[in-house]
Formats: sequence, C-alpha cells, structure tokens
Amino acid sequence: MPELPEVETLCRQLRKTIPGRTILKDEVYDSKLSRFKEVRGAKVLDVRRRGKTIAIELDSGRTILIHLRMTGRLLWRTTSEKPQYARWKLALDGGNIFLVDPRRFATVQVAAECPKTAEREIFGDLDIKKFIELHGRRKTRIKSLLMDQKAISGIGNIYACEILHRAGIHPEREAGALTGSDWEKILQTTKTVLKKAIANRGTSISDWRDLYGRKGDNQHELTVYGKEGVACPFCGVSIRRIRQSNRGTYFCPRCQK
DNA sequence: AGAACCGCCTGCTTGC
DNA sequence: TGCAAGCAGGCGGTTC
Repeated sequence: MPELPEVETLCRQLRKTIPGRTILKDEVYDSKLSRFKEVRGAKVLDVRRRGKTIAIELDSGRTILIHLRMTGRLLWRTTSEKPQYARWKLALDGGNIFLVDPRRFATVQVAAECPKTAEREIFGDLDIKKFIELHGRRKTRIKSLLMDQKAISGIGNIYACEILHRAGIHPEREAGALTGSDWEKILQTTKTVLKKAIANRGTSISDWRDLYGRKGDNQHELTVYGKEGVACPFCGVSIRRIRQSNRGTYFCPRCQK
C-alpha cells in the first residue's frame, strides 16, 4: 500500500521528470473517476506530497490531486501503450503518466489549491510539544492515532506496525497513558523508519512499484508486518497478529509493552 | 470521543 | 481441477 515513503518516492521521481512539460490531454478509462476541470494546455510547475496525496501544481493555478489508496500506482511511459488496469492517463509532451489501479479505489481530482498539511507532516512543521499537547491525553490507542491522518499525515498500517515495534510500544497502549519519553521515542522512530523506507524507495510486499515499474527494497527491513508466527528479530518470540479497527496489527508480545 | 463496522473494489489465497 | 468463500485495507461515512 502506498504510504508516505512510497508517495514520497513517486513525488521525487515525478519532480525530476515532469516540471516544465505541457499537458497535451488527459483520458479517463474508468467511469468511477469523477469528471474534473480542464487541465489541457497547462504546464507543470512542481510536484509536492501532502500526506499520502500527490499534488501536481500547474501554471493555470490549478492542482491535480492524486490519492492512490490501496493498490494505485503511477507509471511513466514514453509510449502510449496502455498498461493493464489503467484508469487514467495524463499525456505530457514527451511522455505519459498512467494511473494503474486494479481495485479502483484511487482518486484523482483537480482543485484550485494544494491542501495544507504542513503542521501534520513529520518531515514538515510537526512539533513534538504541540503534538503531545493536542493528542497526548486522548483515550485512543496509539496505533489508531499514528494512522489518524488528521493528527499526523502519511502513516498507514504497515509503517504504524513497524514504528511501534522498533519503539517498543504496544499498539493497544492508550495515547493518554504514554510518558514524555514514550512520545519522544515514537516520533523519533517514526522519522527513522520512514527515512529508511524512503531511501529504499518503498516497501514492495505486493503491489507497490515506483514510477518506472521497479520494486522498492524496504520489504527486507520489515520486522513485524505480515510476519505472524515468525520469530522477532530482536528477541526471538513469535510475532502475534490481532485485529484493531478491522485491520491486521502485528507486534512482538515481548518487545512491545 | 472513540471504536466498530460498512461500502467501495477485485486479485489472490484457501478450503472443500 | 474447479469453484466459492474469505481476505487484504485507506478513507469517509454511520452507528453505538
């Protein structure tokens, strides 16, 4: 699933590829994708990441917002050959961006403005002190909080599990019961885990591929996600899987208190 | 307020 | 082998 590191990988690759190019046309292949405003003729100025959203800024003042949800991928092709499960194409001078998505959850919209998320961005303006003030007394469980996009942007199920494992915090701990040093640990580990994943160009356990169709390397770094029954690399105890808010949570019962 | 659950989707795995 | 049920889950919504 594309989370912050995967989306960041795409944004970096797009930033090297499309600014300065002009949009020749766009084609929608999936009726589920809503109609959007005209983007033809506009030139790409920049590509930014907002949480898990890709924002392509145009010189027309509009911004194309792409959210990949579960199985969405973006593919750069210099030919017009349509990949399997192509849902949308942005034709630029010199190449095409295809949105590929077997499960059809991904969304594309054209907005007037780029969403503002800087205060929720771990690599942006997010401030630990302020974060603890806002969320440090809540009754919600820490894993749900890490995945709450309105609290902190970009973390999904895979990285939430991995972060808490490396931080030694049990996913069912109540946010309000965490100490200052717990928070320190969690937010520091969040940075470390996500940075590593970005450097590895994302986690390819199933669908994820980068802009050029290549797998990432971060799946080799995973210590708990998808590893029920496997020995914890730190202590050797069997990784457990529970269900939290209807999604799989993996953790080590010895390392995570 | 927070958790549980649903609907949106379809490729893949599992079980009979 | 073949088919159907079950599973995966981000997000927005509803319900309890």
